Amino acid sequence: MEIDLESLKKQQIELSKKLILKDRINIDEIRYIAGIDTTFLNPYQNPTLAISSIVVIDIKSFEIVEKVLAEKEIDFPYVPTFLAFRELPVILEAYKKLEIKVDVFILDGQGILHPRRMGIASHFGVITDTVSIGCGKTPLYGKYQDPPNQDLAYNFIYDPKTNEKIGYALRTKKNTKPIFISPGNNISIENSLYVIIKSLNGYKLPEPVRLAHNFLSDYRKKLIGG
DNA sequence: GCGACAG
DNA sequence: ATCTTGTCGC
Repeated sequence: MEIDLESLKKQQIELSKKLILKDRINIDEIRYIAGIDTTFLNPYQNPTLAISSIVVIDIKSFEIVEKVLAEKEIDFPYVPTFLAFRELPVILEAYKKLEIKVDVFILDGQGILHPRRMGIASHFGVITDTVSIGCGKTPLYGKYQDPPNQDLAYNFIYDPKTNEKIGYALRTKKNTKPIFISPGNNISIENSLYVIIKSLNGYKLPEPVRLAHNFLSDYRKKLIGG
């Protein structure tokens, strides 16, 4: 499939004008937090089957309150800074199936830590008009220094063009690599970090994202087996 | 021009 | 992103 990247860039720039980096909800009223993850049957092949899961937990107990899954044939390759155009179609299918009212969505990927402020978490948050946060496992954009090797150490990440603060490198556990946190939409930079820290449950990744990933792994095995 | 580049 | 065993270190 051929792609007009310049046209997609313009779309991202237009969407970025709708970004809101202020808190839509009171941080203490957050109860249901969702993790979103996507897998591909054959990531090296286009088109291929994509599967997305959303797992919602009650932050007071870390218990699962809802989990949904969706499948969709995807014909868009992985291109850095254009991830949303590959994964969002399946994610939105899963999103439609949700019945519970989610307070915050955490996406596996960046929010505004992106050259046009439109990582997949921001793209999702603008399209659905929800509160969203980006949580990447490796960096994509921005300048930062590695946080010290201790639990919950973090440093700001800066936009190299403007020197604005646009996110955090957060070491969630000692002796693990940092993760990369930024607002998706409708939340401030500071509270993005706060929510992620509140979502940790002893593992490197926030619990909703970790559960969404595990859910996909289990489903994938069943799919292959029979 | 070169390197870097979420999943 | 997927697949997989072993190995090292807190």
